[in-house]
Amino acid sequence: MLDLKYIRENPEKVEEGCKKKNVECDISKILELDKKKREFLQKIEELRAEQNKLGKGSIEEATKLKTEVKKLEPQLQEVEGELYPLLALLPNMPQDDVPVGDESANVVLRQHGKIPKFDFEPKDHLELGEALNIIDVKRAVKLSGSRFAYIKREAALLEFALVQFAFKTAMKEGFIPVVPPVLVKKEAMQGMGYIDTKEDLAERYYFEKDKLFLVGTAEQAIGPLHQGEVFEEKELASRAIAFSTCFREEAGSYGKDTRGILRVHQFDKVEMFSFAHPEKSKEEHQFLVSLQEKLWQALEIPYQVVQLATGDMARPSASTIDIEAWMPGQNKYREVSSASNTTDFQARRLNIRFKTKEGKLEYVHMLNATAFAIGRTLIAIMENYQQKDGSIKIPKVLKGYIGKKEIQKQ
RNA sequence: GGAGGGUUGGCAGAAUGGCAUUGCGAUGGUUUCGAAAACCAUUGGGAGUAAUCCUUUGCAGGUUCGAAUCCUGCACCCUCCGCCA
Repeated sequence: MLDLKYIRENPEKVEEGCKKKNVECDISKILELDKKKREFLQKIEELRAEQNKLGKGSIEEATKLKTEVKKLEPQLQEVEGELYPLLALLPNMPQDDVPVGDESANVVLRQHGKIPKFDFEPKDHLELGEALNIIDVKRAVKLSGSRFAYIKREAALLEFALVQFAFKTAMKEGFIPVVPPVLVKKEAMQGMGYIDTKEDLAERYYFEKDKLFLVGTAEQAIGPLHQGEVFEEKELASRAIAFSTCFREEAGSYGKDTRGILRVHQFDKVEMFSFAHPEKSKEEHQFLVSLQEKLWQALEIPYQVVQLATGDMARPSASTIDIEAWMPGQNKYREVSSASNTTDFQARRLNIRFKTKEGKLEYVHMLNATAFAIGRTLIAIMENYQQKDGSIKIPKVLKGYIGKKEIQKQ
């Protein structure tokens, strides 16, 4: 959520920000409702002040004031009822250095690693995985339907190797290891800004009976961790590394990336999260990206770092940087990680603040960054490390966790 | 799933229809060579340059001139029973 005061004082900037993010908004309507709201509030507060001054003696006078307040209150509520849904739809403002435009305006910041040359036709992960019997989509369909998969044998071992390696790397930097709940209440989802539109809701799994959502990423379970709390300034940045299964409806993606495990309803992910000082959140963002790069460099897989354009970012984000790994099976870079700075957008709704040296309360900045999205990382490993005979070498850094150098046909 | 008890500031804990009492802790100050102790002040949130005003007893409603207190719904916590990896 944006700060109403900021909207009031910078309406053109907010309008411009919405335009950049390709979100429709009616700022003048919001300002009008805000003005009305403050008028009603002021009147009501004046009446209450009078009422508070009256003692036990003038019950008759108090009754009069009370009836007036009772008349105004529903009007205030009505205005607020109109205002807040509009406010919730406003996206976070993109930072100034974010390129403007849709996906095509994304900027490749840098590339790392050499694209591998094969002296044979490289296969894609599904072909490799089925031949080696480590990915089984067909049987998963019988069990659960489309967009599910069994991850088996060495692929399953690789998953836990990746999890451990990511945790180890982040913990060296002081991240707190966490396994969060994956079912969360509506309030938490709302606080993170992920169920404000119909499209948002269509993307979430929801249990009507229990009024609980399945998380689409650990971010949604870690952000609300400190809901309503106040950090000491010296506690920032507070960082966590979390493992969770992620659930996505993938509504509206029919026919897109249907092959294999690139886009599935359920996958596991290791996620980094920071509660940062507002003055240092840009630095923190870069720090998180540097850790992501460290992880991909350790896997020795070529990748590029992409600054997303304004129109390609999620609503809560002020700046998003993706890591795209080279996928020989598709002969292109594909998104494997994402790092976003949501500034105070989520913190305002979740009421997560810190106390400054002067004793003032300010909202923290919240950032999230993928360590490993396991499914897509498996794809990248399989496709980049494939051999002519269909076997797959295991990245050096993971060998110790698995006790093998390669995956061969059973 | 069943039965009962509970939720007041960072913590403890009073107030049972009329300005939310007090203690501990914390922070700042006085004192001190320095510290402890002692003493003074501050210590829920919001708006405002400020005086000041509003708000706050888990959340949302209701009754009332007035609700922490009475009523309704919800959430959460505890105890016991049942079930259970």
